[in-house]
Amino acid sequence: MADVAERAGVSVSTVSRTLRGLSTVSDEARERVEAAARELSFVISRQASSLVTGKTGTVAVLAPTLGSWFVGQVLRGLSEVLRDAGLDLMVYSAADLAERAAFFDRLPARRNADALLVVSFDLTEAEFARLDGLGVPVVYVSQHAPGRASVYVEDVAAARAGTRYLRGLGHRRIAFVRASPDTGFTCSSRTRLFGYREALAEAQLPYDDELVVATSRGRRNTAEAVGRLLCLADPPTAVFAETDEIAMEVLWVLRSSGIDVPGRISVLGFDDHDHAEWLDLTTIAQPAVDVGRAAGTLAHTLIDDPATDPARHVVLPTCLIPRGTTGPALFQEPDAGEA
Amino acid sequence: MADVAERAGVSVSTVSRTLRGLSTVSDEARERVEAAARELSFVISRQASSLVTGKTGTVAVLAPTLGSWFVGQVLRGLSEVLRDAGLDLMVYSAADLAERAAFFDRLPARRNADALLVVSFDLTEAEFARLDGLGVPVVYVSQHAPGRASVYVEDVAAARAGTRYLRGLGHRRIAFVRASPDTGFTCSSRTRLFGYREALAEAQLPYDDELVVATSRGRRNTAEAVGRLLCLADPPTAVFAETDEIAMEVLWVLRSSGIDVPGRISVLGFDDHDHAEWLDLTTIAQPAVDVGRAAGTLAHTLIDDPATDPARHVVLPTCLIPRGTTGPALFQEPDAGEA
DNA sequence: CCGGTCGATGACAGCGTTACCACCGGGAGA
DNA sequence: TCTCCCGGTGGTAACGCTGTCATCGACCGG
Repeated sequence: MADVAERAGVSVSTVSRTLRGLSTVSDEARERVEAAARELSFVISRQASSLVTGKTGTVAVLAPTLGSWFVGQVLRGLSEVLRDAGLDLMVYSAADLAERAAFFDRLPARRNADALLVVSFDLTEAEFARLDGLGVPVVYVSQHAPGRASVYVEDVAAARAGTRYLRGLGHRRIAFVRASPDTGFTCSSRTRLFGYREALAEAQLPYDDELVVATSRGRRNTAEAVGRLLCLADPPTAVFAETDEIAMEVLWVLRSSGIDVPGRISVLGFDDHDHAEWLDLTTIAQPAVDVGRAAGTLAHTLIDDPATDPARHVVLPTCLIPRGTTGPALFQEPDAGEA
Repeated sequence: MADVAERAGVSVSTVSRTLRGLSTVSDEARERVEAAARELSFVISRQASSLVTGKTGTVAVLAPTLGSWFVGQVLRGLSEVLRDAGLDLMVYSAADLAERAAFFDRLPARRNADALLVVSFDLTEAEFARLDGLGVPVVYVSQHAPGRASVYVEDVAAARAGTRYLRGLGHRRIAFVRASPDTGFTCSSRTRLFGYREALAEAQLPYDDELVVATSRGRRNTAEAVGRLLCLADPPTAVFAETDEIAMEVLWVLRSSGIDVPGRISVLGFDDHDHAEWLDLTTIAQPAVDVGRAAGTLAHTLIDDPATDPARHVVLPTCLIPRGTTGPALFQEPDAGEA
């Protein structure tokens, strides 16, 4: 910076002021500084700035994995608004319990970010407490964290609506396929499962443990899960999957084993993944990119304006998109074959 | 840090040494320092460390978008190895030319990362020159950058092999659908298109401009692109898509307009996206997560060991996976209808 | 013509850490 | 016994920037 100052014939103070866009710099000095900075391709060191300002200019995000569609979309929205706000985006992932424990133990974001976004984690009270003591705003994304800043869709209501929709098509045996809990990606499992149960109760249908199965990424796991459903004494006529990615895998397993969808089994997803339309998958759409945008905006607000309500909530809408993988339930006498 | 030192009854030097894991600290002092640090939940400030060490402990990655499958997989592999190396991951994206220009103009990663990974950009000489002067190692991911560190698959050879495979099925009119150049995601477009042309030449088939169309994300664009192909006087009997995501969209457009795949048109993708198997899409698999891992490892090596060959290349294998969307070309008299 | 105000600028301390050097005691070798 | 060396430790000057304060003309109204 001293080099730039010398080249521009001003003091380092003026260089600093210019580069930060403060107004009290004459046009002439500003131009000379900018020219000098360009010639020397000088960029301010965030490290040094943050040392004195206490701001890092960085937002950290913790996600269960970086490969999933949902996280990708959230990151897209996030990076968009953060770039506009001049903030950098740092990502952490915790794909299993060990990594998750390591993150919360070390809390690497501690002094290295101005805010932390936690995406889709079903946190324990201890973990919440740990983050409460972090010293920077934490925004909970895709989950409702009572008393804390969060951005989410009404998972419970949406799942209730989805289940009602299936019920309305005449289905009485509705299975729920959730992501395996060991992924840490269990927040939406819990809420959506809850909505599913609510809708069952509402329709006076019994909740049957056997109809709720878990799967993790990979054909084998999903085939196993679907297999468990198919060999029940009273198998489901509809499957509600926690995410479209799971739904698509279920769809594939069903069809590749010759089961007609929606003729024999209806499949309902959640997300409105880009590919859902191609597969004609009925699903509950959620605006994933907007979730990212809203989370970024909220984080930015919390950083810049400490007077902001630290428990601000942003709720985004969902909507069911009926497509071709759901249809009326077969009329079927209990204990009688189909047809 | 002074607080920790006082509490542990040692000097800040000893605290610093302990927390960095240097060996010249007695066990007794080490324990006292660690206890004090824990009680005060003290974490070293990266900002301050980096100010003096010159290392930021951060690796930056620039990608065209964060939402695509390929980038997601690369980030997954990347974050895995970087976490093990104790490095943080900062992401930048440049979805259009304006953002791209802004990135190269400002070069925000300049002093704020120990290395930069550039994923799938087809850079101009000026942009290469700009990055060469960055002062930190740059790793080019998913592209072959001569004389510079890169991690990639043999796109040209793979595309040649894919085209040959289609040729071997009897196809003579083979279209190529590429990503729209305005996305900046054009590196693989160029190389794969090149391989496609090579294979055509090899088979003594003419290269026909009309058979090469571009699309960007979204049904409408792909429908347009496919439409252009279908209304040619001599339409293609096979389509080679630059990526599986494009291939799946093409597949969907074709099938939803009643065109039999592979009966009338074969479709070949590139990537082996998770969903390719479900759609029974023939594709050229590339190990995207491994690409990320290799890039992370290479970056780590370049940072830690300046003696490393700065032009080190890592080449990963691809392999064609024949599935159900490709089949023999229809025997078809020129200018005669099908049947 | 003068005091007051204001825009523009420079000097300088200090942010939290590490690298470097100095120091000190004790054991090994001469 | 006297060196020498070495593990262990403390003091302190940077690192590159920003916030604060002081300074200095220029301009304004009285």
